[in-house]
Amino acid sequence: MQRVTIAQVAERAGVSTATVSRVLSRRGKVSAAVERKVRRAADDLGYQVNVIARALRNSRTDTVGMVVPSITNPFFTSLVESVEHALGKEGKELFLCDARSDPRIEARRLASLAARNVDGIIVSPSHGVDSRPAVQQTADRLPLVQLDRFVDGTTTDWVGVDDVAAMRQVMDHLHEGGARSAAFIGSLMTHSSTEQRFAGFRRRAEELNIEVKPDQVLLGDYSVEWGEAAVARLVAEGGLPDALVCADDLIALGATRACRAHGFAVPRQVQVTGYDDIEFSRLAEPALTTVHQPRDRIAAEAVRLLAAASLAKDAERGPHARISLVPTLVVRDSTRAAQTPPDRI
Amino acid sequence: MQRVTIAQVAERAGVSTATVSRVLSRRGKVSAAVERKVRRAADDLGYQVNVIARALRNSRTDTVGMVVPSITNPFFTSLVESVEHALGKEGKELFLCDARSDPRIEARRLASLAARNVDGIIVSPSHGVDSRPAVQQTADRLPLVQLDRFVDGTTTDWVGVDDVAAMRQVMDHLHEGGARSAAFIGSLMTHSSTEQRFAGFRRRAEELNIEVKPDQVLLGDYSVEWGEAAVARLVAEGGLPDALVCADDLIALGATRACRAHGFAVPRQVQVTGYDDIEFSRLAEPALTTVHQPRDRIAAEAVRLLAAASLAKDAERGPHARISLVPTLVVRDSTRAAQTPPDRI
DNA sequence: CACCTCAATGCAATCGATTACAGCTGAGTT
DNA sequence: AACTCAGCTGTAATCGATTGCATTGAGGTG
Repeated sequence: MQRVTIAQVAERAGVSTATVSRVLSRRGKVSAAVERKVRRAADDLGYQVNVIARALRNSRTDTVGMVVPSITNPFFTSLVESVEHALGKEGKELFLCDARSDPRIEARRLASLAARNVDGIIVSPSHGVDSRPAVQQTADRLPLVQLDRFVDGTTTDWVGVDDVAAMRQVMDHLHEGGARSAAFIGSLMTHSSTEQRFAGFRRRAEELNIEVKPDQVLLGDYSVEWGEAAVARLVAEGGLPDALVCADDLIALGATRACRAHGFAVPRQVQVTGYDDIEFSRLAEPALTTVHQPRDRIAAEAVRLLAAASLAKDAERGPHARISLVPTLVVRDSTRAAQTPPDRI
Repeated sequence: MQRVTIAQVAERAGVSTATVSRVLSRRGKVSAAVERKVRRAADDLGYQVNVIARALRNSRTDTVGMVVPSITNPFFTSLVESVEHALGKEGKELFLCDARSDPRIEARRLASLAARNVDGIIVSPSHGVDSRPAVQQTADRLPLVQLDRFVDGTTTDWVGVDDVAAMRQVMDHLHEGGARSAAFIGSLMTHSSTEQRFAGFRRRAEELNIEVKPDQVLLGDYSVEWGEAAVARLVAEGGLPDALVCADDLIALGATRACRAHGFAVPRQVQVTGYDDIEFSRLAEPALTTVHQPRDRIAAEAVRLLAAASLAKDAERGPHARISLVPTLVVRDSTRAAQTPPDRI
């Protein structure tokens, strides 16, 4: 269906295809008169470059691939939006793939993107270990940046937030609100995000003397359902601690809901925190206290790294960057505001 | 970076590129011995087809483009997921674009997809009128299916739900719950979805003798913020009717929240309904009564239509299909269950 | 006027896979 | 033994845009 080719434009303008190409891609010198003729002809015919042909010749597609674990997770969705926006400024397009949280599908997507000659890939890996072969292989062939999560033992650029610092803020806040015991509800430790967040949680809990019972660290997946199930389990096994620290907002929303369903008032009896600051965390009842990720900034950095990597080419694959941004705590109604300062020793 | 070419495989296997191509694409006869040699060589070298080169030659990319008005709207997100799944079964990939609700961006996306030789396009147009030129032009060049929304005056395939029938169910349900007056909160009438839903709303309201004050039809956009703003306006201008019928779930969630903020109990004092059945409608407090769209089915039909259109080619661009599926009402807590049957004349 | 310079333009190769057509081989036929 | 034919395999053209190199011609110089 792609009808008009450069040859037809050339014929109509009475010049060679080379000249047309030079005019249209603004490379090389062309006299003003000829340029006008060519543009005229191109407009008349409604010419549009064939991106495929150009890509074959240039081995550049001005397209970046992105693979996320789940396109239905609002956090990734808004990350995608930010990335697309950042790319738009550079005149690049985004090719988005959903890995459905399955490293095998993810591997297929990555291979497919590579085969399509995308200029670079942004991936938030589905699994901290099983995603390794595909991610590493892909990174060996073209510029790749990991976003948010990362795969253990890979050497690629990475952009994300400082989970440990974030959890420190969360724990301090809960502590000020009077929490003296807490549970952690996350996905599996094979997700770097849960792993890091848990590490930060545990460390600060110890420092603040907040009790964390071994069986109150519950690991499932990033979903509302798991948040609900986890709370049900806690309730069944002896009740809730002062605070539920969740590894993402979906879990926290489910947890909050389950708390109320089981008759626990949030935040009066249990405080709940999330992570990501998705739009719905604001709308929940009570509105969720959570950690806001600077998505636009993350996206911008990722795009910048990709661009840099594309330029450097194979030449000097310099050391890879690990950019970690500092997230901010967003306090809402699911936690208690600092009351009379809790007694400290 | 795409290193291994068919020529290298050919050399290694001691055959011509033609033979390699025949083996790898399973076309044409090749002796078993040669086939083995070729496969061996291909594996050894880690050969992978260059999709770009193939696309240039075949003018088929096994890729379908999809354009949605907003990737952060959970309804579209899950629609995308369904489409990707349906395409996966046919060995096709999805190229997703976000139009940011702007017909101009949408036009660029469509052009870009066409230039990339996608095999077909699935689009949920951003605007019922302004999207026309781009959509129609694109549809003239390649198979195109409109999803959910459609552009006035275009002749392309379309798949969606029967909004009028859905609103009929909604209104009947509200009426049984005792509603005798209602407001409608939608996006602009330039979105076919709002237009259709409003038409269904108005018609059934008349039939059931439900009062709809002229200034209680509020039009904004599909967002939580608008839902909140609309309710604020209603409250300021004289109070709420018995029911708030919203054109989508985002609006309804915002509306619900605003009702409570203004001290109106849902559903006791005001009933609220949404449309789409996004995941969060279940989680809201109270859980939202809404219209469930059969997303998988919609996606499957769209993919089927595209495939059919690709086959038919220019030859017999037969009449276009308009497939409308019947959605189902999902009753939750934001509306009252039918009580003592309301008095009927 | 012969010759040189340099900008503008054209020619043709190139990217990698596919495929129409031609050529080859060997088994089967007469 | 000559011939036919089917089945493989190779040669080369093709998809459309880009670009190194060659060519052209205008303008300048001695």
